[in-house]
Amino acid sequence: MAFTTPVGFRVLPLSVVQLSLAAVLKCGQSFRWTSYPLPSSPSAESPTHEYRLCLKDRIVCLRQSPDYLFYRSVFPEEQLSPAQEGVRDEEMLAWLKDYFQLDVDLVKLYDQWSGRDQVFDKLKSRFSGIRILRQDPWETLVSFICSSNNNIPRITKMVHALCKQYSPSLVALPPPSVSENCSRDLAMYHPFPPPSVLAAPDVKSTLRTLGFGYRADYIQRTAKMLVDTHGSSISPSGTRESCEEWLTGLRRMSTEDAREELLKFVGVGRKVADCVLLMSLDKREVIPVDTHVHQIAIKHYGLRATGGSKAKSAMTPQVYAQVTTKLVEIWGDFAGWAHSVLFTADLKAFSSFGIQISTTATTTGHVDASPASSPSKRKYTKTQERVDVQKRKRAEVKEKVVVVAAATVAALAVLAAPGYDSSLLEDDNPGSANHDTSSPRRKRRKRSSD
DNA sequence: CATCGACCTATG
DNA sequence: ATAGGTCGAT
Repeated sequence: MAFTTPVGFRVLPLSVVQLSLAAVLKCGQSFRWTSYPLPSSPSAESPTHEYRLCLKDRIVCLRQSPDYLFYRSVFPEEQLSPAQEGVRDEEMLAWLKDYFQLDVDLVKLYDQWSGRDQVFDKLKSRFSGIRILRQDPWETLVSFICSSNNNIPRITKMVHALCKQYSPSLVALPPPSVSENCSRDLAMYHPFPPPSVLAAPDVKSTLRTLGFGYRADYIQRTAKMLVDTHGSSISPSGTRESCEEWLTGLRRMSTEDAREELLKFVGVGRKVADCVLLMSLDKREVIPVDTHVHQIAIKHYGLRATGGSKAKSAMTPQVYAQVTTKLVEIWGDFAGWAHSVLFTADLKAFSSFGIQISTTATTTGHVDASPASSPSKRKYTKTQERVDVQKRKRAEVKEKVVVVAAATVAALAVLAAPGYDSSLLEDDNPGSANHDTSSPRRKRRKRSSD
């Protein structure tokens, strides 16, 4: 059989090179998807995970195989006629097409970027299927206010805590692995709260309690500004507040005008504004420049490094402009999309992503995929593996690597193969590119008490 | 207008 | 010390 559709799911033909859920839903665009591992199947083609997202009125459930996307939606308790079910299926399909921007031919874009950029060309096979989501602007705005001086795991935790705190649970579902009847451990799903809810004065202190730090104030104040300026009434037809509609309306504005509006909010600087523009407001050429992207531009695209090479040079508006100008020049009008591929490739959590894993690990985790691997079957002993790991001297993701131990073995083989440019994914390697002899100039820090 | 320190918190 | 920064004061 070609494939099996999971019970209760609809199927959409879609290649994983057009969309990779495993990459896109975890690379720091959206922070609200939950993922569940599925029981391993005899077929290598079957989905390994289910992903779920809580919308305002339903839960979206997704699974993916190399050639198909499986989807279903779950609504709060209500029985529907088959006709209504059909309508909802159409709705769901429309939502998928919109959210994942499936009208955009990602393979064609990859080819274009490859032609213009050798660095990209080397990454494209490993990091395929990475595209920009078209997310809800309000949720995106709040999420990226949370992102300042922060990391993906913590941002994820914060956003989930916020939803749990300020939205009633829409529906409870059993995890996909257990049977539907077993109602022992149900997972609760909370929508993202509307602006009016987060505009309440006490939100400040509550979010601080939840570990938001100084971002708590930004969020409450931004919500209040939005509501005060553009209203919180619900239009008769929609389920969204008027200020949410206004925010979405920025899609029809020019990039510069929309950015100017976003920068009025507290906690929203250039970088956060650009994230919102790219990920929710259709501004595909926009590149959010953070310290990481800055480093990528210096290391791979010949941008002049200002200040010490290791010391994080200040992200001045000037530097920001240099980086975006350079990268847009290379990648063109979908530069923001290309940026997300490079950015994802540089994430430590993706250090073993896109490597062929030997699914038949029962015998001798032999590695097939690499044509460059030595003809004699090379075995990786524990010692050998440790040596290689030390050689790479790179921060490894702890849990992920354990889960895919077999993949790690394969990854090491690939890394050892000629033709793999290890510098592509290098982060700060003190020994490699940083022999800047200018004064290291340690900045004198005001020491806060302890 | 460019620069700089403070700001919450969790992890290497 | 840094993580996908921003704000307010020199």
